[in-house]
Amino acid sequence: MAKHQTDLDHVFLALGDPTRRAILERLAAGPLSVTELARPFAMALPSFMEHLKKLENAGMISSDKDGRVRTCALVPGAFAPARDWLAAQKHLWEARLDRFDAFVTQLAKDPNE
Amino acid sequence: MAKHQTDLDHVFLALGDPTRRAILERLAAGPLSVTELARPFAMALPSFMEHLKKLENAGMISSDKDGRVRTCALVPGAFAPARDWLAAQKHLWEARLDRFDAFVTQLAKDPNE
DNA sequence: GGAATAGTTAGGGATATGGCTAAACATCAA
DNA sequence: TTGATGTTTAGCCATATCCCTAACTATTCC
Repeated sequence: MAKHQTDLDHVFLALGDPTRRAILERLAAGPLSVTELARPFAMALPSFMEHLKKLENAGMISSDKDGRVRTCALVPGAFAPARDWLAAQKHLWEARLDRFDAFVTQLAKDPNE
Repeated sequence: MAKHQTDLDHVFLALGDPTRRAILERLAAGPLSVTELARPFAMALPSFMEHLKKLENAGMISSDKDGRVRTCALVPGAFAPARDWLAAQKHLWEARLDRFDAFVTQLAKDPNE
């Protein structure tokens, strides 16, 4: 299996689970403790913690323990790698459309070629 | 495990693998047959086909068989679900920053509150 | 101190993922 | 019609994922 997972892999894989996306959505409103974060989810805490671990591993959330309470927060720029890759992809696609357009224009100008 | 995978799940999970991202990058330049698509990858064809199947399943590529050749193409708007979710997330985050800003401004105006 | 609260560790189970080889089709070309 | 070409099917293996319960540790509060 994939031995060298890049940041991008981790980020996209982290986003590929509805629980984790919901966690991120919740954290967008502000930091929360693990228990508060977990409250809406019908899931045992250890399972929930695994999701947090993956998000932290992907660099998308940070967490800090104070006393017995661990507080989680969204990392600014958490989505940048994903957005950047998608933007690059969009450019590739548009470049291709431009080439196609140029090709069609050329054809119209010079139908016998 | 997740029984009801949404489109978003499929799209993000599809993007979470470097082989599949490379396939998409390659297809951005134009449609290709399976064998041509596969050429740069050091992987047995059946393994490669699994990746194609996942991309098609996620609605990101389409394919058509003519004779013995299957040609794959990027689906226009393949990335829309991913980009939309990320954009929504960005708005949430900015709304939160705005609230924080308003709070700080209020504090500065009325320090005793 | 003793009880409640917040997380963590350990271990297990079902299914999914990402890879392989070998063999089967299907079609085109000579 | 025979052989080469382009997939496709079948079946297997190792590891990862996502979920669970039970038991443990560390704090805080009365």
